[in-house]
Amino acid sequence: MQDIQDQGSHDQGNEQGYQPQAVETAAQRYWREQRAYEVKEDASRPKFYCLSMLPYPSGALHMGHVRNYTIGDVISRYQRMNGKNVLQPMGWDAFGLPAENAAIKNKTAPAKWTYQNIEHMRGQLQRMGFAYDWTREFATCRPDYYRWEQLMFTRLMKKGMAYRKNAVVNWDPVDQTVLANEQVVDGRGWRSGALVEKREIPQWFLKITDYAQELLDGLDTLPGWPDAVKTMQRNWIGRSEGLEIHFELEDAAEPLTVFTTRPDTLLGVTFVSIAGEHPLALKAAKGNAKLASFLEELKHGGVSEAELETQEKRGMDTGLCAIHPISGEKIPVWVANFVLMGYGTGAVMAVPGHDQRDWEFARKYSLPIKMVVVDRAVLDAVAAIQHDLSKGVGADPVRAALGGGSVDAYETSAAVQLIADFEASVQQDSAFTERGYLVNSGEFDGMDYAQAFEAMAARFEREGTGLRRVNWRLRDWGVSRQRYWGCPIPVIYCPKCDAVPVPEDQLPVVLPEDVAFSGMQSPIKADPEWRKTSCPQCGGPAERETDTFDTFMESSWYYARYTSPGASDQVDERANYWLPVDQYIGGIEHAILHLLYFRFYHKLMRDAGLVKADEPATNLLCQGMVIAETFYRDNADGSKDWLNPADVEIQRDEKARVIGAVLKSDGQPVKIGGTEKMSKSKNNGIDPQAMVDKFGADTVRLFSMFAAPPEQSLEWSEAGVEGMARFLRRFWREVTTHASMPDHPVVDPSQLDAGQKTLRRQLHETIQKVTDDLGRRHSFNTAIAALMELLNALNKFSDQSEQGRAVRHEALETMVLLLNPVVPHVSHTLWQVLGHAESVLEDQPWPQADSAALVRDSLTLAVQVNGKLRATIEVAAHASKEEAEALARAHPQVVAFLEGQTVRKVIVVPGKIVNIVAG
RNA sequence: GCCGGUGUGGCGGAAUGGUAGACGCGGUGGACUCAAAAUCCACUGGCAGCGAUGUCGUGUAGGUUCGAGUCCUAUCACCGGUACCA
Repeated sequence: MQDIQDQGSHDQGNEQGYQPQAVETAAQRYWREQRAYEVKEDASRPKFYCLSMLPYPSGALHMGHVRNYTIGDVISRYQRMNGKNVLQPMGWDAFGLPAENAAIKNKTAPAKWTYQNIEHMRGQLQRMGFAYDWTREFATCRPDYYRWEQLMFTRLMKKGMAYRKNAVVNWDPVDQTVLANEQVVDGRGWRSGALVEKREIPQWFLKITDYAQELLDGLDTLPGWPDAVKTMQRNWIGRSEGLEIHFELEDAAEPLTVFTTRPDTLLGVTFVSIAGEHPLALKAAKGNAKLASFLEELKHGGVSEAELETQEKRGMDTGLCAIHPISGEKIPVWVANFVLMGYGTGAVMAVPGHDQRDWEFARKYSLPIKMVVVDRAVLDAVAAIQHDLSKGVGADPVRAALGGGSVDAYETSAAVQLIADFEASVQQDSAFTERGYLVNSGEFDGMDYAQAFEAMAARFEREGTGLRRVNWRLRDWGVSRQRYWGCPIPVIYCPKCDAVPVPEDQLPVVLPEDVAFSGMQSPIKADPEWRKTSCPQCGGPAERETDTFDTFMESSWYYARYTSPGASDQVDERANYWLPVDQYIGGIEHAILHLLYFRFYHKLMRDAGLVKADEPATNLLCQGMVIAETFYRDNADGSKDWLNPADVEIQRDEKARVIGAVLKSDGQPVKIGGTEKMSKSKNNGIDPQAMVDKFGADTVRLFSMFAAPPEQSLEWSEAGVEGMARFLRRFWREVTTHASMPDHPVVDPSQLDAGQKTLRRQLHETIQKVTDDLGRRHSFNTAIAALMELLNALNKFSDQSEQGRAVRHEALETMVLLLNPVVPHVSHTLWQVLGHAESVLEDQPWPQADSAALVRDSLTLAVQVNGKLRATIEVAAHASKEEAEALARAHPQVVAFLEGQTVRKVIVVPGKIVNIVAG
């Protein structure tokens, strides 16, 4: 207590408190002058490429960026302190829809708006103190970036990997424009309010399906990727093995082809469903006004899968008849709104007995439901009946059994009931969708799934009416967008030569940036002159493609360009030094699309001979969202007025429970709307800039890393941020106070007393934990908690003897290094306070735990009786199981609980627990 | 709809099958101060009890295990993705 007061008065006398702004400005200036984070290839050191997903320059940094980039920076600085040659770059994903929206709103050109945002956000990133090599920065909207993407596309065209076909888009009939799925709200255009229609237009595709198998198999080579991401990608790629089966049509030469993964249910087919855009549907509609108007209705609404899959299932009979390939029965062909032309063949065989969606459709339209698959118990019942029946019984064993006079009544009544119940369930309750055993299927009766699959496949292949096929859920990547603010697709259309890639010496095809943009139509589409050109092949008059690339194109290869600034191809040999990325960090929302295109594009570059690795990134960390409380007041018209959390004060009852909130400015109550993702619409965004101005970058970084594990959502709390500021001030005071004490000798482990030994053990345990948490587990929050515990221990450690000061010095110096990845500005400054010359701290080696300091004399064991904790005992560190058990059974608390009971078993887990099972 | 994830005190979270609630926030009481801020000290899951302690407790319902927040089955709620938001 005395010491603490002494320290307090000492601190006041010195008045050298923690001043974040000054500390951060000075450290950042030093790093800039030293060019501390600029890197070169160096074959003598292990490399570490740490990459955070590049930001879209939306205007200002948001908390999601701060979190993402702090994680990357912590890992980068940690790896460099562990001797790696670390590359950490940053750039701008600068093409995209928001620039067009902002252009309409603010009447500025998308380019100008984008460049202004980049300027502003670069300053904000620099203010956070991230250790980026800024010499490698680029914006993807610059021709010197996208020309390489155009070059790759022309290479892919020549290889046949890029091709053109019709594809469906959302069409706004009022604005006469294509809408993104995001711009379709409840089936209507977000600006016009018009009912959206589906429309087919020609578009460019990349054959990602050619790589489906490799993209699937590659997942098994990525132990450093989260299982959730790999599972989602696996399901997205969706490999399925099945049969393609031809159904002859009554009035057509060409058969109708369907794909099924359940050929075992084939005899249960009672109709065939086709998509509204299927050629057969269109043909049938010609003489059928009712069907034609139904097909017209199906065109309403958007094209997103979520919308299509949740809409009411509807259909109509086309009047066409298909012939069942085995039974020869006539079955109707229906148009159904849940069958999509883009998947498989645009036609599916319907098995209402064994597919729930078909079942619901059949019930709705009174189509027959057949049971052809049953579980084991039912199969056995069927077999028993068949065994009991005399020869000559009809094909339907159930009906035969019910009518069969020669059946043993006792033996079969239960079996008959079982079969009847099962059939009734399939008819009345729901489809039986599990794999089982075939019945009512003639020659296939009694087979299981695998046997039936094989038998069917063999039969169709023999007859030439079907074949085994692997089908993929994955579809080719449509890269065309009918928008202005994107990379022009480098294609020229010639009336004679068709689509011709722009020759390499004519690249880049530059997007004009100084344009008037109204929002309705792309300026390069509106301009009749821009597209005019000549054919590279025949020299005749020709026109340029006016569509631009999907912005996922830019973000699919940027990581490679960082390795090769100024290269005279897409990348050069430097890429093979740095790639693959050792740690990739970004939001979980990118688990499928971006991360799949990223892997795909890498393989395209590999196959073009540009890079050697098979996968672009070996480790992936997906961070959660940043969320915050929302507050609002109801307006008279029923709408809500959203209030920013920074302007609101929380009210609590005497038990600290939240009971309400008031607006700071008027003291009047506001409503609490729940915790949600920070967004403009809910006005619950916390401006990182304001936080940095108020608390400093280190405090903001510390809070982002401490408040939640990186994969989970992080709730912003200003009180929590204040807690982090408090920790840094306490640490600062601990270090400056110690530094003002007299000199001390080095630690002599043989001279330490019990208290000094304990503190030193805590220090080395902390080194172990922080190293494991940062390096292996990426559990930043617990690493910081461990350092807080160490500071609490140091705070209580009032020993001012020579060895006491020596141990404290070791602890503080180590803490400065352990904290450096998270709060590099504070560490930079305190390192000097502890007597070192100013330096780049990442060049200091990472602290190593001293195993001798970790040795304990005794341990605390938990003692349970029947699995419930009843006592704790102190045992020698190397006590045997018997000694631990004896000690546990002697404990008075345990004796009391065991009274009158027999001990049946004792489980001793050394160092952990003794569990006495009694009864 | 489908795929993936999450659910623990008043709040954020910890617990890598072995003492549930580390660490931080908030709260209560106290010290310092003319006062406030800052700082420091003590306590802080619910219930019962002066206390020792007991008892309940990790979304819900079951199960596996000597032992389950953790593994399994079912179920509910919320979040992310769903191919043109990035």
